[in-house]
Amino acid sequence: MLTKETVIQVLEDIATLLDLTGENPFKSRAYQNAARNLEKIDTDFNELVEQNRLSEIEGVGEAISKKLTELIKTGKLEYYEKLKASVPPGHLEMLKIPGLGPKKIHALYEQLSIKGVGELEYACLENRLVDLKGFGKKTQDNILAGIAKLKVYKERRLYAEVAAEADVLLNYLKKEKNILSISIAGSLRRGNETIKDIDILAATKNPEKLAGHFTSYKQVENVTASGETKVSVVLESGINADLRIVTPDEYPYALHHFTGSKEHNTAMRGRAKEMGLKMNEYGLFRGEENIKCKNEEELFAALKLQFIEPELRENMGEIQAAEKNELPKLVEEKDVRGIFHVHTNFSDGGESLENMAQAAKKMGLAYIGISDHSRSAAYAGGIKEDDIKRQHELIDKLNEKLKPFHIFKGIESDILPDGSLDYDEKTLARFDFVIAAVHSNFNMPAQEMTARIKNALQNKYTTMLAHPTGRLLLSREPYAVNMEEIIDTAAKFGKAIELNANAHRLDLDWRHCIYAKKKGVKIAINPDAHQIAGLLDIGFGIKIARKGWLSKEDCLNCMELKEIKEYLNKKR
DNA sequence: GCCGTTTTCGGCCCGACTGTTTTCAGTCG
Repeated sequence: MLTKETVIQVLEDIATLLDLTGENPFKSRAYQNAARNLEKIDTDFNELVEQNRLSEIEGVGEAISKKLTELIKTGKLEYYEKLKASVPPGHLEMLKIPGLGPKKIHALYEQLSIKGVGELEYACLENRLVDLKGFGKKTQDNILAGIAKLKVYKERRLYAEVAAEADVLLNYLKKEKNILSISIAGSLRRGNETIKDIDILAATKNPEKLAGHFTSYKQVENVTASGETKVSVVLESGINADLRIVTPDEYPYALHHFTGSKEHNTAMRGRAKEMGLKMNEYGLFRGEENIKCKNEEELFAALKLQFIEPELRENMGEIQAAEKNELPKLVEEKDVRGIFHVHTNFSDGGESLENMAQAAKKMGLAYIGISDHSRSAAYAGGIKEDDIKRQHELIDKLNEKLKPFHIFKGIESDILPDGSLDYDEKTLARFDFVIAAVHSNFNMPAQEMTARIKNALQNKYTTMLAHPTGRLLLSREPYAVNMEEIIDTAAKFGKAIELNANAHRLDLDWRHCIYAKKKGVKIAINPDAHQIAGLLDIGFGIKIARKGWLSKEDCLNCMELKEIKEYLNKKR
């Protein structure tokens, strides 16, 4: 039996493919709609299939119901296969170029037979888009710039994606019996937001055996290097994975070395040198003598430093702080008491309010802050004023039922182009908290955008600013904004800033977290969850918060329930 | 392709921006 997730994916794929074939756009939307509603249903999916009741789902009519049945019963869908065959595979990739949509891709195909990104780039360089109807010089330039970006993006992946794959690989490697120590290293261990490849370090009594065990991992597509100390492979997903093999004695030094960053290592070696020592991946040497360290803690201690957590190793002042014993105690997942910025099926969430609350409670949290989209966000099913009343009544009821767990009433209000919020004061006053966020007019000049956001921060009803730069990692650049000025303004008016924990955003950037902390701005680590699984994204947010030097005292949602209630009340 | 009803086909979310046009189509969130 196929999972619901797979089925939803097929529906979404069909929608995309229909767009690319130039079909009636409403047909494509019907498939999207069906996928979204399938996501939302509370009833058991398998039961519906078995009892032939699929068309009870909103948006699933005769045709889609029939297709779903075929897909589920046979594991295949002829319509889908045919559709896939009718669209050049390169067109899917072309969709990732900003400013290029299904219509333009179709036009390029019809007029220039362009089937993929490579051909498109060539056509641009030959100036062939300039005279094409509906295109022009600007469009051509934008497409070229988009392709350049795409190439950079392709080499890197989201932390979440790589971390999951690395975890499975690590667990597999651990089964080899001669291993004495093993760890993820590199940017993955440092918790960077995007990752190029998986670095693993191991100490073993039998390097050959371990290397063999690694290369026979079932996900290995090909082996690109195979030496005594380093084995490199490409996994089926396209990710490179390097295994470094060292002796047990070398392990602590090698772990530090291969964790990096390069900048941190350079600074550390400089420090060692100042102390008359030499440091490399094999040891820490005074003359010929290796200073024996059993682990990284001892290695830092030998250099008269506090232990520096991997996340901090970016040469952003961590060595100076460690020297003075002034490193912060970094926030941990267990410090989280509650979660803000959660969507429900009142707007574009896939789950009922009660289910989201129950899930948060089950995670051991003390509170959750519900914030659906405001009315201007029509694309996301922004909540109308009548629904606010209905939602608040529901929350009151659930608060009785679930106590002492508490649900806060919130809203994710669009920041309109002039910086005002989406409702009048009377409406805004009805919420426990207000998340202000930019969702439109991204292309303002930096000065205007900064003024717009500062304006929203000055609104007395604003509690926090969500995803402050609007970036989508590896797909959309941040909008132009002066983040220092924004943080200064937040500090001045006592507003919090979100660290959006969604793996695609991780926004506020950790580099700015450091500045925000310095300014005393509270950071809310928010999952921006649209379904229950999304609540777990909080873990990615914590990783980045740690990279941004944050302690639990810096994080809004590490406050106890009583404390956060007082905080939100005081702000009114 | 779905839905609702005006029971047989028309409407489906919408506003803004960009780069094309010279009034609009395509893209985006």
